[in-house]
Amino acid sequence: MFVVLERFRNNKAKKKEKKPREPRFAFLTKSEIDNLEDGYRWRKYGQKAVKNSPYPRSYYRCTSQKCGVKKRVERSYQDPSIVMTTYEGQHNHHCPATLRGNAMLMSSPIPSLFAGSTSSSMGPTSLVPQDFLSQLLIPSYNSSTQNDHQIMLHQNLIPQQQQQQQFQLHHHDYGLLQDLLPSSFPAKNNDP
DNA sequence: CGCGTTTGACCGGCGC
DNA sequence: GCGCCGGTCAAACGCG
Repeated sequence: MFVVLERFRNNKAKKKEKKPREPRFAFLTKSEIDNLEDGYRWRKYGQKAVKNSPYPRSYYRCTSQKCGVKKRVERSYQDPSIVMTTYEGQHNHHCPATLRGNAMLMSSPIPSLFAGSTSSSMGPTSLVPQDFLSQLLIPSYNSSTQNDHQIMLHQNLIPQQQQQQQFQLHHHDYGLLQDLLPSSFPAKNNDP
C-alpha cells in the first residue's frame, strides 16, 4: 500500500571511534517477497528473532569486497505484507550485474528528482536539523505488476506544501533510493 | 568447487 | 555481576 522512507542519523556518537556507524535509512515496502531485488548482490550473514514479532529479521551484507554496505530485512508484525528494509552505508561501486533494464537506471525519474533536491532548488531540505530522525519521504506505493510499481513520493519536511510526484519504479530502484538519499541531504558532518 | 544460506554460538552494550 | 538483546561469526550444509 505505501512505503515509508525513513532516515536515521546515528549521532549517538559518544565514542566516535568506537562505532562509526554508517548512516542508515529504512523504508517500508508492501511486498510478499522478503528479499526484493535492488540490483546488488547480498549475502545473508545472520537471522534473529524479532521481539514481539513472529517474523525473523535477516541480516545481509553486500557481497562486493570493499563495500561494507549492510541491510536488514524485517517483516512487520502487524501487517505481514509489509517488509521493512534498512540500509546502512553506501555502495562504492555500481551494480555488479547488468540487469535487464539497467539502461533505465539512467532514464529513471528518481535520480532527477533527487538531483533536483541536491541542487539547492529545494532549499528547505538542507535545513533539516541533524537530529531530525523522522522521515523525509513518504512514498506511497501501489503494486501494479510484479516488477513495476507506481510510487508516489511526497516530502513532508514542509507540512504546508507537500510536494507530490508520481513515478514508475522497478524493484532495483530501491537501491537507487539508497544511493541518492544520503547525498540529497548533506547534513553538517561535524563527525570527523 | 564456488558461492550463498542456515543456524547456534559468541560478543558487546545496557539495564537492573 | 548477571541476564537480556541486538548484531555478528563461522562451520556446516545446500545447490548449481
